[in-house]
Amino acid sequence: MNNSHSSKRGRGRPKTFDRERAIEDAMRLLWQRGPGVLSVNELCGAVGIAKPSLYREFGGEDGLVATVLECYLQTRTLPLLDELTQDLPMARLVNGLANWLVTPSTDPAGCLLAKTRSTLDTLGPKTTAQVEKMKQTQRAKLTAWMQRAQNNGELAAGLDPTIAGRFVDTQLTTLLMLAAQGEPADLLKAQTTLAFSGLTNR
Amino acid sequence: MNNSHSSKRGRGRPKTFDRERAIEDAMRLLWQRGPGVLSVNELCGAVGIAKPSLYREFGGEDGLVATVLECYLQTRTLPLLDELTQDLPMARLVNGLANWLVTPSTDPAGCLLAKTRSTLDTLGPKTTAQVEKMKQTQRAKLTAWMQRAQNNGELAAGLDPTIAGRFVDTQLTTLLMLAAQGEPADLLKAQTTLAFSGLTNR
DNA sequence: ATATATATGTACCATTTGGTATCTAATATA
DNA sequence: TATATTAGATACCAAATGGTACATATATAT
Repeated sequence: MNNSHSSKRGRGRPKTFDRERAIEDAMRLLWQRGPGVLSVNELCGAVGIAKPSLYREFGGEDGLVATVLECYLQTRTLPLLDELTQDLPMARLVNGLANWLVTPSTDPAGCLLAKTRSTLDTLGPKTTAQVEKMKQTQRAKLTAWMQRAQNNGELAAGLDPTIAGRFVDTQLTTLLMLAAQGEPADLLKAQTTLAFSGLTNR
Repeated sequence: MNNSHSSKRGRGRPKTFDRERAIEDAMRLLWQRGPGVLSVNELCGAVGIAKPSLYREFGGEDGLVATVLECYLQTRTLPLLDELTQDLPMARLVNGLANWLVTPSTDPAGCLLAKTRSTLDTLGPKTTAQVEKMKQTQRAKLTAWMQRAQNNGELAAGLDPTIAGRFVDTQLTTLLMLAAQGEPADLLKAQTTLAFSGLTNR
């Protein structure tokens, strides 16, 4: 509850465990390898924490993955969605997305949420709930975006914004997976353009 | 090499192991659960074969999965691709695909190839090679289809058939995954239409 | 009948898995 | 100084993993 910096120190041995640091490190590892593939043992070894620390802090693998996903949502998904769903001409945004997809980053490639979903059945209830929450959040944002696009007359005629939002959701995930597979930049850009070309009037 | 039906019986104890049957059963299981998630132990128990039989017949998990994938390619992927890539108006074919996607089947939902790819790193070299081969086969067929579509003037102007083929490949995979997740039929149809709408002239 | 050859399946192997009991180190309070 | 309290980490657990040795079953050949 209290770290070295917050409130006056309690009674026992002071904590050296850096929670934020552990979450960040675990996120990068899980992002690369995927939860359900990377074992708790391996993860603890790589992050440099003792297994009991993990269980004390996060309650187990399930709790850790759920915590990591929340961190991922806040620091990666939401910023990306906010960037993408501004009220600018859609062509501009799609182009921005395409460029973002091919821009090198210090982050691992691909989508942690997608990787988690692919092995969800081997993970715990907290993770499942967190995934569900993230799915809803993402869809809500994208649907709202499409709703505004419709109001601006940008959406193709007769297209339900809910359907369009769901479509963008899956396309986004697919594009992130393609990027993770190391597809060349020009192909990635072409796929992005093509994926969104059905949404707008031409 | 010789089963009960072929050539005169050899010397030792006659074989009761039904290879075709085992492959079919294993395919259904792997198709549902995904290779890399379903363990060898569990698989053998469910198929009703002894573990040493699996190792004798297929050389191990890797060999079995590769064999199963080949069976999947021949009996599911290729027929579907041949159905889809006929030289009919694309709108008709896309419509046919949408209907096929929502038609109940005795087969498990989703794409075995896609499930395999999602955990490829935990599988062996034979499986990896087989996946690569299937990927190439699929892309070649779809690219050729797009090539013919271009010749027929069906492809949107200025669209490279190779790019289009790759796009259809990923869209197909995505749609199969959506179907596997149990998305409702109308949403699935809408996604299909939307996914292919960027390819054709309107 | 006996020997040879092949197929099967039990029972085992070392290793790894997620998860803990418990012992020790380090602090605050009394 | 003594005690309570908390954190850390070694060393362990049962269960499951992929993989095999080997005894046994069932056939043909002599």
